[in-house]
Amino acid sequence: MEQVWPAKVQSHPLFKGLGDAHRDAMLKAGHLRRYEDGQSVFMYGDPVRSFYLVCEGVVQLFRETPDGHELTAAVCLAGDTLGAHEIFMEKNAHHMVNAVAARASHILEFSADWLRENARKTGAFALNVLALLSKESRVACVEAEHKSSMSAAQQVACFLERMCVLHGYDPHGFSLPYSKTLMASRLGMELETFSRALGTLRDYGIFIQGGHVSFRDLAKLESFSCADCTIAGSCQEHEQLRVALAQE
Amino acid sequence: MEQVWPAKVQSHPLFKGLGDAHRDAMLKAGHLRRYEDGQSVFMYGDPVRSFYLVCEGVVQLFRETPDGHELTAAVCLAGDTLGAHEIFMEKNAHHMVNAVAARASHILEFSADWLRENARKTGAFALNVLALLSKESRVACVEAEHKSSMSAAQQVACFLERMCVLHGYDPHGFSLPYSKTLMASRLGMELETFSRALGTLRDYGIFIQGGHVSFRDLAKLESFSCADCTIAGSCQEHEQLRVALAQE
DNA sequence: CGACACTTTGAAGACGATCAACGCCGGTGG
DNA sequence: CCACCGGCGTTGATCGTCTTCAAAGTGTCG
Repeated sequence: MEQVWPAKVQSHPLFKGLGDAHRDAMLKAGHLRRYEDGQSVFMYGDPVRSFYLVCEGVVQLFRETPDGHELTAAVCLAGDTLGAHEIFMEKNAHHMVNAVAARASHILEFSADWLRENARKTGAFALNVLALLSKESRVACVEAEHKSSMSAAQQVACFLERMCVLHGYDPHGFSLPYSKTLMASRLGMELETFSRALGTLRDYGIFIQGGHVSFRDLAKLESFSCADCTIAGSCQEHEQLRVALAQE
Repeated sequence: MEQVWPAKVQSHPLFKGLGDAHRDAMLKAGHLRRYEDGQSVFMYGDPVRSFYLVCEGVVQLFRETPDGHELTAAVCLAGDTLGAHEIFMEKNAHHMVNAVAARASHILEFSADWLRENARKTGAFALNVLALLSKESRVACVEAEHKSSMSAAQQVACFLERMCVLHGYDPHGFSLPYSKTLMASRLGMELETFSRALGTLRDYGIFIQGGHVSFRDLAKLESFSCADCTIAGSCQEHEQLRVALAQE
């Protein structure tokens, strides 16, 4: 049963500082599974059974209001994890969100107990999980703030910039990893608003044609997108973007 | 150095399952400190040194936009913790938020290393911290959703209901633990909007006079506040509120 | 009693949601 | 090969809600 895990998995921050042998032993407990476009990974209300690590593809996390409106809580790409919150919240929890593949995806799956037990037994792993949740939480918090303080166009700009950096895309030009409809939903705005925002951004140094994005004038762009951001002075993502744009 | 800790501390979920002796040994490392109204606990950019457990009082967490607008990220009351996110995010991190006492408060303080080391060494404690962060994260996520899908009045209603349950107030009548100005800011809306929302809520079974709140018609209230909520069917807080209102 | 912080109320404006129509493109079937 | 269709995205017009600016009301504390 020799299995070669994708680089995204081997070097995942979750396994940092554990040593290769320990990491590989842990990874042995995982099953790599393929989901087709539109296939559900789990649904709202399902009992929580597994912890998931996306190796490739796109997974949409969403909930629905009683009147059928769909709100996406997150979109997971390669390297993102699913299910940790629910697993640690309580024993025998149920999923609070639907997870559906938005294209054919490969997901590495572990049992919920695997996550819980390794966190309990291995201190270093517990700290890695805590770091992971803390980072997610920080992003969620800042984004919530953005909804109150920034215009739709500013939010889109900030989101595109972060997306570029966090997934290592080339800031001079890259393709959106999923549809604009999904991005708009992810940002909590209507598709029309999102579309208009993209138009506005042309005046501020982001060019979008079809699914292709390129950053032209980072100075102008930052002075626009970060004007009303509370962490403008200490935003790691923008720091990295500046570096990435200068280097290439 | 015999110290009697408040009940809120002794029975805090963070120490669940540890045994009284272990818990008390851990608590010995803490210092109880008093902060006056308006006194800062830490400021944005400060190095992260401590983990905080609020024993009494009110602590506002907030950030400021470059143009001076203040956005409050959270308001902590007795039983709430501060600093965990920043501590686990990375070694030698800096605070991403200002923390200021909004009234005279008592806060139990531990070193950041105390939290890190106990999480690393004691599996049960690590799981408790993970549960804590997961729950906070879930709330943050749902609230972000609410901002996109619910009206100001609905958000206020939901917030008041949860506040009542989570702090064990009497649903038939209780006093707001902090000012309306702060609540509005906490909810990411303007004071004027908040004030008008309170007026609207009178039509839906919540009466507010000065700082005094009472729930009258829970059925009507829920059909209003939960109409557009994605977790309406499985909302623990509303479940508890129903029980609390029936019992007393 | 007066000063001040906090809150309410009113009127105007900005922004995003909504409804509607159209353009674009890839696929399917005749 | 072309006509039709459906998914996706854009654009336009209108509407409702929240923000903003302004003023007045309420309460507390010296």
